[in-house]
Amino acid sequence: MADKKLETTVDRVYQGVYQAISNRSLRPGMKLGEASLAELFNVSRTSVRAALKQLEADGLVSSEPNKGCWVSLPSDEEIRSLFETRRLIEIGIVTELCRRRDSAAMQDMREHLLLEEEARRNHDHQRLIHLLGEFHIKLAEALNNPVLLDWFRKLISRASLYVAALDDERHDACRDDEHLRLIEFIEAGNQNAAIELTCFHLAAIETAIVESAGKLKANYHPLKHLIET
Amino acid sequence: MADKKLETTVDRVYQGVYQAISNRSLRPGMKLGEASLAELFNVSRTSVRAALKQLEADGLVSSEPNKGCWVSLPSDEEIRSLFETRRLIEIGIVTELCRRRDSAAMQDMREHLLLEEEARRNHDHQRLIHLLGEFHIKLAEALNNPVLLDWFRKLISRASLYVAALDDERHDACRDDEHLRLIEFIEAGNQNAAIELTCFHLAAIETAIVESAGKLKANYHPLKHLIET
DNA sequence: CCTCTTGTTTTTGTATGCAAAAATTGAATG
DNA sequence: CATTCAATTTTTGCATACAAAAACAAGAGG
Repeated sequence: MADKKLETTVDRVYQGVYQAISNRSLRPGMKLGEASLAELFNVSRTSVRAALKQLEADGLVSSEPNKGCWVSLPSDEEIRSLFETRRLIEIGIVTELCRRRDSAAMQDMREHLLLEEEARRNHDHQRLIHLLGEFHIKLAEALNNPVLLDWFRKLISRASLYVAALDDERHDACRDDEHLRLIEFIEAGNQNAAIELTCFHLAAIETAIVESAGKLKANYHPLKHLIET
Repeated sequence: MADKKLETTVDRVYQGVYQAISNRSLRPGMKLGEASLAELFNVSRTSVRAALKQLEADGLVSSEPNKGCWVSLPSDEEIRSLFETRRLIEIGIVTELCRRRDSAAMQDMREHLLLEEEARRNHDHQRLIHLLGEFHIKLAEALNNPVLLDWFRKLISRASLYVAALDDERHDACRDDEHLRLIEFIEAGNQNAAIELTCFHLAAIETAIVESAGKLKANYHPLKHLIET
């Protein structure tokens, strides 16, 4: 996704809804009425529609013709697929990184780990969550592959959406030292260990999500002043 | 992507432009003026915009704010990224298939190979091309993973777009027996051989594309009666 | 001959309006 | 009390209209 310097209206709506979904102001299953959103953002329905279509392409929003849009409410099957895909991709990423032994990139990763530690020390839970997710994206960035990175971000967004649907304090899926250990494995070129750890890591997250996925199922709410603009 | 039974207007435009790009009626670099397309399809610019946005999400179309859209003209870097990504994914797919040893799925693949043979015997070049591409998608289908499949299709579309930009008779990248050999490797669970063959296979395609990529570079045409509706 | 300016034309971005489809309400009936 | 059906309201799909930005073209000045 190239940077569009000019902040266009539909981008504002897109970002706003995107944030609202991340913030869990908008939860899976909620209806996204065009008129309501248009009023919320003080824009026309046209722009809202464009933004929603983009969100749908990202998989964060589902739609049906003549019915409208909702925040995606993933089926168990979708969650499974998504994490299987993540596993497949991340194994590929880690394998390639092991092959390359790009020490500069790994140095970057270590700096990221410092940030994680800092957040953990300061008990900045919000920031820690964000950084833990960011770690996986930075791993993808290290490949220097815009095509893969672009799509991987979307994949992570969807996974985050599902995580965000969980009960409040279930985000502890990333255990303290796993990220560090992964980096060490990669630096050592220990491909098998890196892959195994990756699988374990993702399986833990998936399990947490699937467990609490049943809890929400189709609770549609009217959408009120949930979005801070 | 769930089937939308109801054929909506923007979908018609989307499909039309999509086809036109596959048909090579629309070539990389061509401008996609909203007004022209609207006239071509006898729809409003609104619908055209929506369709274009969707195509942009697929990576087939690029846009810049206040400038408009054109058929994606990939840089060498993008082509490289795309095929590196394809390699990463297809290795993952093949690895997983080797692990599963799903003989039913492999039987399906063999039936597909028969179709390829038939087309080759009949010298139905057009159909052969199509089937050769379809092979890779069927491989992904065998995983039973809608999330991955959905994205993989888009990836293949982009690769096809680049291939389609080539000179007419350069599509011979898929050598005769490689698909068969791959299936045999998978059935035998010979993971290493399958991976190696996959890499070789993709590298051949990529090389062909990169070689002739320089030839087109930024030849903008006016868009005339290129799309049959 | 090239470059810069400026006025015109074209094209995009967004809002509004209208028709068609879906959801909702409420009364009538079993 | 539940159910069905019709009238009403709401919501979506699409086209049109207008404002703003960019592309273009012609002429002035170097």
